[in-house]
Amino acid sequence: MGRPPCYDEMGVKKGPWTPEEDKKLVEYIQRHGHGSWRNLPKNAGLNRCGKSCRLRWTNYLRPDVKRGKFSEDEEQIIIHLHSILGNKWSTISRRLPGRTDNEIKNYWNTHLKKKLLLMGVDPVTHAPRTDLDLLALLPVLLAAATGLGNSGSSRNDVRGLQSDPVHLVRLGVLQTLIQAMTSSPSNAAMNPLVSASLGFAQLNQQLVGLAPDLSAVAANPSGSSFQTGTKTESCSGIAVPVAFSSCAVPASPSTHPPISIPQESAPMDSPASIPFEDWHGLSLGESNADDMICWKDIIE
DNA sequence: AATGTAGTCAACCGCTGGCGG
DNA sequence: TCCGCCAGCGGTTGACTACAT
Repeated sequence: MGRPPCYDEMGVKKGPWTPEEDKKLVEYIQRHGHGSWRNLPKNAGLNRCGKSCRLRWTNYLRPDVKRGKFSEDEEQIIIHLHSILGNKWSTISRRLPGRTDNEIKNYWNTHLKKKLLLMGVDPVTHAPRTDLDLLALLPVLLAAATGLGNSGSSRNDVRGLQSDPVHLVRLGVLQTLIQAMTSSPSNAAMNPLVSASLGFAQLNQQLVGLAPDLSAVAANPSGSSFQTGTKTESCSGIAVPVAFSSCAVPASPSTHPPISIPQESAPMDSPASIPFEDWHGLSLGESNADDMICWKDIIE
């Protein structure tokens, strides 16, 4: 809005800060406070723009900045708040004394995102990863495949299904998933779903050559074979056994500090509009009027 | 030892919203 | 109401480091 950007200012230095510059900035702020960031560089004898000074101070030089590794508790708080607030890093950082928004943002992008992915949780929506839904179908598909094999389906049927590229791709994805899981024990430790699926290693062999049979079932998920002894529910438009349904997989097995925020708190356009309700025992769907009144205060 | 690749994080850039004239 | 200034925010970049080949 009319204001010239930093880089238009003549001769303003950019890039990493030197110890001398840090010293000047710290000494000036300790003596005078930062006041107007725009005027600070001139007053402090720094050849930087005010924005750069503010960033350096708030993210690095401020005495109350906590440095070093994030604790397990801090991780859980970040993940939980992100599931509610989305990428509101500054809001999240207010819940973590000594941590800056920049630090949290970096930590999220470099560590927590991957961690959630390994746990089978989409880091954007905090919902279970939909690519694992296919895995959830595995027992049912195999049961149905066995049934088809036993019923003696004709070789012509098999050949016809094998020619369907969609079905073949599905089978490929399925096999890749199983191979990845069974070859990496650390994944099992991360995710109960994956852990439970380890027994599928032996089934992998069965998959080879089963593409047509499996796909036949996938194309007709409403078949009776979905009644596998457990209650079924709809997920992504396909009925799957609850025991394997990604709709029921908790994002984290750990406990969490008592931050209670109703589901309504998530903005409609927020990437985190599907917070994990079962997480940490939150009863987000049953928020009362009091919760609705104060949730924003609680966060902010 | 040299080179390539991936991970990390400080710093930058552009945008937004609050505020005052 | 409009306009300009300013601080703050979130996304992105790029330098640096660690690890792999």
